Amino acid sequence: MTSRIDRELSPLYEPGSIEPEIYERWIAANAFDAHAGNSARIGGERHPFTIVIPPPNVTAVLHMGHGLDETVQDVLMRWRRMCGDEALWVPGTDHAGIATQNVIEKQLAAEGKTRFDVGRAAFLSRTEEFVRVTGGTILEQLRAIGASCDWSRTAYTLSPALSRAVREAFVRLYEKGLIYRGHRVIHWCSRCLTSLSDEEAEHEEATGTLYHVRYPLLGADGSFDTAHGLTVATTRPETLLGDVAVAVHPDDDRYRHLVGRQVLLPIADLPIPVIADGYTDPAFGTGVVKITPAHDHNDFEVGVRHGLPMPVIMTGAGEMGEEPGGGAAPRRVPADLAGLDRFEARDRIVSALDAQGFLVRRETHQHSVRHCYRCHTVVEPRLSDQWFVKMAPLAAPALEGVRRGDIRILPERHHAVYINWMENIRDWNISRQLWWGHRIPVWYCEQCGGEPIVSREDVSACPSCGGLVRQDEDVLDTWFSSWLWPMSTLGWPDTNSEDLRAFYPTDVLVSGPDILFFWIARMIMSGYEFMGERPFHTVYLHGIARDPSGRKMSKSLGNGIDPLDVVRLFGADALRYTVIAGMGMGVDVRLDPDDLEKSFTPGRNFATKLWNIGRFLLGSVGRELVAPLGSSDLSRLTRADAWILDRLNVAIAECDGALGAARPTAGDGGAWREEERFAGLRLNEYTETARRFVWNELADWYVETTKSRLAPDAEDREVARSVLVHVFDAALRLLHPIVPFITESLWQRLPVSGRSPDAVLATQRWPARDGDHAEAGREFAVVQEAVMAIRQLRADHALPPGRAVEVVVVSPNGGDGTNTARVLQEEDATLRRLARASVRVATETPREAAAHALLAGGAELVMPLAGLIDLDKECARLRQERAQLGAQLEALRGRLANERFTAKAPPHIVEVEREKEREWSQRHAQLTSKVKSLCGAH
RNA sequence: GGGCGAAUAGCUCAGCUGGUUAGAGCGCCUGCCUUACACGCAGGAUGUCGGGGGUUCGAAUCCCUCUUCGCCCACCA
Repeated sequence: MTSRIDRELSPLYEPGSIEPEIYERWIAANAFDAHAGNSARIGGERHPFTIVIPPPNVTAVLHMGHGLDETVQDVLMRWRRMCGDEALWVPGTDHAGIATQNVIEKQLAAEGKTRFDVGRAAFLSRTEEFVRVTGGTILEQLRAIGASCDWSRTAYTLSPALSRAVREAFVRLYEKGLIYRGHRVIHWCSRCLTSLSDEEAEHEEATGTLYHVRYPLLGADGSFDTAHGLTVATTRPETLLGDVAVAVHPDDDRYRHLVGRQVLLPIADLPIPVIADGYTDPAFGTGVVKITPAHDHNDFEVGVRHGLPMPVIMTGAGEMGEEPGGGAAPRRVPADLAGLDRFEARDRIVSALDAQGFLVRRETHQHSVRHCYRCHTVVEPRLSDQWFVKMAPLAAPALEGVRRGDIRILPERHHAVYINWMENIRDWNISRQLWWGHRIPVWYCEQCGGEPIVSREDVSACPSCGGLVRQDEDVLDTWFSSWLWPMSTLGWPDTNSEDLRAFYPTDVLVSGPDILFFWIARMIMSGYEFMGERPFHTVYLHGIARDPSGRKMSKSLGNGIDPLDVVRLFGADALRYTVIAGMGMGVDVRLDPDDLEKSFTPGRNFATKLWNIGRFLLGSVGRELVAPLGSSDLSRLTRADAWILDRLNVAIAECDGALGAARPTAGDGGAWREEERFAGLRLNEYTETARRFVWNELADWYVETTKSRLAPDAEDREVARSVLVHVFDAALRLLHPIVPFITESLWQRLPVSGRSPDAVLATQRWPARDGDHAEAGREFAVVQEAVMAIRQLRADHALPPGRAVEVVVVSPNGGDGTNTARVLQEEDATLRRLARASVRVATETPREAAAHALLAGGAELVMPLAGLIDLDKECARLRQERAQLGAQLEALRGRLANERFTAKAPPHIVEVEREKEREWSQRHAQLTSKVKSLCGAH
């Protein structure tokens, strides 16, 4: 029998040979398909449980960040699916405007071309083709780690359906006055040639130079004197070409008399006014600020307040130059600087200032500089026309929803971060000067030049004059489509959509904390705005993948891990187990890309162990179907049987506790109660409990004690088979969300009756506690204690492992521990098996016991017996133990006698201490009598 | 500049509302190829719970403070 199993199941788990086949089996069984009709929200009988995947970029390939993210989601999905929910995991990808456009532009660059060379239409069809052919690779890769997505609902942010949602959202917000065209300074990436939102312009600490530049005071006659004037401090001297004023604080006595006078702008050779504005900080630098309204956010505000001109002195590509058609303003950019890159121009201008005596000094300066989040180019503040979403009205309900507990954010610390951001929210620049994305649904009439036409449908002629129209050239921020994701993937704006009614609001949003503001906060706003309801009730923010030195794993650093390498080497389950076991709430996961073996040892070892437990069990249980446990006579259960059933109950309860509530107990629309708000989803705890049960309890103890009962001729074989199969079946269910492949593979082979041939573990029921075996289970704990004590003695005395010994348990007065004695005698077989020891309970005095053992046992037993029960040593030990316990007991009694303690400690604690006192004094009495009987003769 | 978090065994981390002797994995030491598993089994060692103060009958856990790291936000010319 064993040999047959050996042929089928190799001793070393070989994931590569079973995983793809098992995934196919799940697909064939439609295990991941969700049916709207089953949702209780539209008359079905199951709770819906929905997760929408954070859509990876359509051009992305799987990296460890996805590995973490999708594993967490899959664990939750599989858990809820087994709990009987109508579980829907919506997969999909994001068209990722800038990122994807960059990929194609790089291709073009390799051919020596730019997007402008090929033109918009050709560029778009090329990008579409690229996405069609290589896009969605990542979704294929997700199958390799076991993701149980409903692939029939795969979504894409640039699909016709989702594009419709985007237009609907845009038009509605426009009609409500929440989308507007703004002329102001925005973040500009001179490499991507587009504006960016505040979130897309990332801060980064940098050491720069603060240049002090003298602007000479102009006399009434146009003369100027470099020795007199104002000194401004700037980190971006190239922008001085765009200066239209210098500002001082209105209360600054040093400069008050100069307000209203003019200074000479060096290089450009222009007179500019000295103005007073409260924005200036007299304590910083020289207390004088140059005002460049078109290239600085603050200066823009100052410019607006003072009605100043706002010349743009840089091209979109970051080269010095004035905007074509920039008006009648004087030329500001000298010919020798025109066309120079801004950083080159900076050097040239600094040299020129120095040469002409305008540069007073330079000092190093620590400040933070914004960079493009896609290409890392230094962002240039730049005046331009953009579309904005007015955020305050959208933020209000999103703020309130989280405050009220409609939505909880885990771990708790992110809750405050969210609130803080929302309270200080700023308007969102949503237009991008890109080609790849949702074209802004706004048309302008070439003829009558009336109001912009904002429309859900394409517009071909001006509705008022019938003239030619031209669509806005820009596209929308990628996040303007993904912020609709939980609704749009379910059918919105069609509010009659069955999916929308069945599955919205969704349940848990799983993500890294890096996109809390980019995406999550905005989904919450759009959910309340467009659906009038939260998009999900839980935000679970996990840690990120880091290398051993704590650096975030990234492609550019080259310290990433390809999850598919891990799958190839150790299997998807090893990957998943390792990641989930290390997934403390919000804690980063550290892995070593240079030592995958070491990094994934926990998962690999566990998978192999589980495999071997299964291999042994299937081999020894045999093929014959096992009757369900309930039908066999419960009274025939051994102590070990009862114990493992009890441990199973405990494990189930602990796993349930660690995972927590799937949804607010208040039900649909209800808020989280305070006490449940930050509880649950402790995946590492769930994993550890399941591991402990199957490894340390089932394998280490139960399987070991049960081996003899599984012999073909053992009379107790049927009961043992039943219990073993029952318990292992439950263990596989408990572990399935974490290690789905190996559990499915083993479960398929379990010889249980009444199973349909196409059944899969993925859709079986999550185990529930059953019966109460605690009492009988406690008796087995006595056996365990004895086994462990004997093993320790054996190790202490260096007895050869094969040597059987007899242990005399002295119970002289026949009173103490009679139950223990009975249990040990009845469990003789267990003790022989696990400790290679037979136990004789002696009721005579220790000396008599020793003598009898010597007489009866012969030479073989003398040595071990004398070694095992060393009367002198034992006596000393007992005396010491009694003394220690006596001292502890004394302290405890002192505490209990203390009035402050009994008055102030909570009653249940006092009760615990009283119980402890009773127990300890009992033990003390026992020890005293043991010491007396054992050492009395000495 | 504002906010938040972390510091527990050699390493990575658990330790949830204060309550018996602070745990796990990996690593280490000893002995075992015991007919499922050496990716294993049995036994073992290792902690001033970052420093200092405080609250309490009792503190890894609560408060204050210092030190060291990390993260987020920011209109630091």
